[in-house]
Amino acid sequence: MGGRTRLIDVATHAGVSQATASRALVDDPRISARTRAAVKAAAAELQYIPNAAARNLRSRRTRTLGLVIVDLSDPFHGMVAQGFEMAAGEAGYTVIFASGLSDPVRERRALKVFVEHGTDGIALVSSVLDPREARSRAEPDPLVLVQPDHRTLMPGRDPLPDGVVQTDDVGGVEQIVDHLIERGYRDIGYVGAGVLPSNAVRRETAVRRLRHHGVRRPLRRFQAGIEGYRSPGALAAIVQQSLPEALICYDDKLALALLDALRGLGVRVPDHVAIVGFDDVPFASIANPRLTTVTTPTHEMGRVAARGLIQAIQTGTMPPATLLPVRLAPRESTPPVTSADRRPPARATTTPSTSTTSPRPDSDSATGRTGRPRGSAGAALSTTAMVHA
Amino acid sequence: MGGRTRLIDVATHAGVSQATASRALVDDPRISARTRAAVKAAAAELQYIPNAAARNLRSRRTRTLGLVIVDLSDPFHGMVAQGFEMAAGEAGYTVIFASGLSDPVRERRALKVFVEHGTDGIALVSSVLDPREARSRAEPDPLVLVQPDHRTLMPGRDPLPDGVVQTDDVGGVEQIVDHLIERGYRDIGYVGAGVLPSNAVRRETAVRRLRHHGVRRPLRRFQAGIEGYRSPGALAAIVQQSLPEALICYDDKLALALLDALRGLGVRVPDHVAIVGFDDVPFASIANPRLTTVTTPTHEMGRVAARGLIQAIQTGTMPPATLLPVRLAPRESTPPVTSADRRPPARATTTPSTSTTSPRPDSDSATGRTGRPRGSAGAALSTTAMVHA
DNA sequence: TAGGGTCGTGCAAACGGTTGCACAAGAGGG
DNA sequence: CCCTCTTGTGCAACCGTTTGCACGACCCTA
Repeated sequence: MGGRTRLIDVATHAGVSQATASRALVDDPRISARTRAAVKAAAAELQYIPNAAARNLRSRRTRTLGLVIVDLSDPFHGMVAQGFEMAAGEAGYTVIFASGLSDPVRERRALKVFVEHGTDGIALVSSVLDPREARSRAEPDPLVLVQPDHRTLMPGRDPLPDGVVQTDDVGGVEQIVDHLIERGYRDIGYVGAGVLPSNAVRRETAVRRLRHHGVRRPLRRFQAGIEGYRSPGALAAIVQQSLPEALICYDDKLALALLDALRGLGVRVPDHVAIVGFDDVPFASIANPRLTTVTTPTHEMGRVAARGLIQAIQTGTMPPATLLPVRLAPRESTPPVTSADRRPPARATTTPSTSTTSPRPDSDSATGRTGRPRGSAGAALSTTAMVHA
Repeated sequence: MGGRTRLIDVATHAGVSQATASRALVDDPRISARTRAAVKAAAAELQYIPNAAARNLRSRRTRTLGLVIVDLSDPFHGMVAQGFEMAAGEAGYTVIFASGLSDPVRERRALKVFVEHGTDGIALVSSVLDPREARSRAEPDPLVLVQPDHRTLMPGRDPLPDGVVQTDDVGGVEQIVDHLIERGYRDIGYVGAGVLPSNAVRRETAVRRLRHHGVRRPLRRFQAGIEGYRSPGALAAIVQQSLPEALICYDDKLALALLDALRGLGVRVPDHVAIVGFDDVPFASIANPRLTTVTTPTHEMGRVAARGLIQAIQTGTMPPATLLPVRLAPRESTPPVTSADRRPPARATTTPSTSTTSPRPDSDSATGRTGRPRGSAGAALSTTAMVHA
């Protein structure tokens, strides 16, 4: 623990009592400037390092936050974790973490360890636990949940509880649909993953938005195994059906895996089918073809979670739910429908393929943002939109 | 902190003294089975949660490990972190972390916070700090360094200090070169990144291995900006020169960015130039074309680091340096040189492109592992090879 | 039956800070 | 000149465990 020098040593060295030294170091206004300076000088000279355990024991606070992250191998979550840690650090908080791996047992264990360690607050990212259970296990810590958009589609129902941070997936999917419509796509499909509520939210939002645009053709539904994107055959069922003009995928991981699977079958993207992802993982912008997707503010999610937690700790009241805006990033995988481009995969080997098309810069800027960034529901456009559910 | 019940409550409830209760809960052999059971029952009934601060204060240990990770947005490091956390958790240790972002100031601050918190051990992943400085700042904690291969090329010189975990990059690059030679490539280039020692190690290993194979043509050297893979023009200089038959890239991130840049210029991979990466990030295997690369045991790196640290804590002696074996994953980006395939980029738009080639399964298994997994130096083939430098 | 071991438990002292409260000294007001 | 405030500091208790040591009970053996 702290080298060898303790507070009492510093106090002695500065010629004051331990209590005064303690107060001087935390800038207690009752201590005179002279004394404070002397104490600090002594502390510096002796290389005093406070003992957190002792401090925590007495003050009953640890200035430590617990973070349960689902999977750090996933850059998406890694970025959330990073944002969280940075915001925490800036506020003088330390982060202890554990990976939940979508396993309720692991998540519970992590919560227990955190509480035992005396964390002042806990954040759960993409937890699989029931929110009520999570809250009770986090007791007495305030708890913040970072998760995909779980709002049901019925506006007004199921208001977002306080202390929840989520992205505006509804708005994101709306932007995707608007973009596809504008580019001339009409026959659209959705590739879901797993049975997560967020999957249903995205799918149903697409259905709804198509209807909003007066498109008669219903959304065609496809399904990939839960997290089984990489397993052979997980995507085969999808890929071997007759495909629509465009496929909206649950997220980028799925979209990129699908890209690979389609290529294996000679189906060319976007010539035969357009693909859209969600999240804008680092690789999406340099995939071949570059993937049209929705950029989510990952760092920001972590930041907001950490700040909310700290606010809850300091003021005692949990901040209201936060809905973070997202923005469409149009790229190569969804070009405008210009001609009779759309042909069955049979002719695959004869038509010039994607990688042969003339170099085209990331259409991010070229196209401008077609999907007007109009949030759904009460989503504002500021960086952190507070929705008073 | 712990709900409300304290150890004394448990003791009273079980009808024993606090000392006995304390011992019973940690299975002190001096306590009789009957008493132990009674105490545990009482603890369970009262939902006793020990107060870590008090425990830490008295026992002068925290069962906590500090992890400074360079960048969690990077899946490579995320996986290392995950392996670390899991191994730590299995041994009953908790992990607190901070991101260093290749910033010495941040790293120092993190170390200070860790020591203050009383971590029992600290691991630095891809640190930019001088090892000696890091060690002294971690005092009195044992410190483990996880880093790319820093061995100099002169065997016997600069022996690896204890407590270092690294991958066998030398062996990896040798496997790459062997693979390229075997597939018929002779004109080979290396694309470096930054000025890291590991970059030099990989480059010089390639030079050496080519010489070993009796290849006369020297390794051609290219250089990308430090971490500037994504910045426009960072790769332009490379891409616009006359290219060799094959390019070995410092890592996958660079290779994938290069793939994108080349595509933008109409240079086709692997028809015009073969590409090899390093690390085998999740996306390498589904890139277009699928990237030949070297698989590094990321989780294992984290695991080994954590276990080594815990061993150091418990036995007081730092385990010797560890060199983790790596394995080549041959894929589409380096097909055998069969014909007069190799042509200048000029003819780009006329030849059928990669994505049109008939579906080919990941040649990982199809080709078999051509690069015989033969570690260099003292690297063994077991999962964790100890090199007693 | 006394003496020497075990065995199981309890006493009380740490661990190193923070903080409620008392108090001394000096300032200002009546 | 006395009294009341304000300001700055110190005293000592306390946070909740772990742990060195002492001790009583019991079992053997001599």
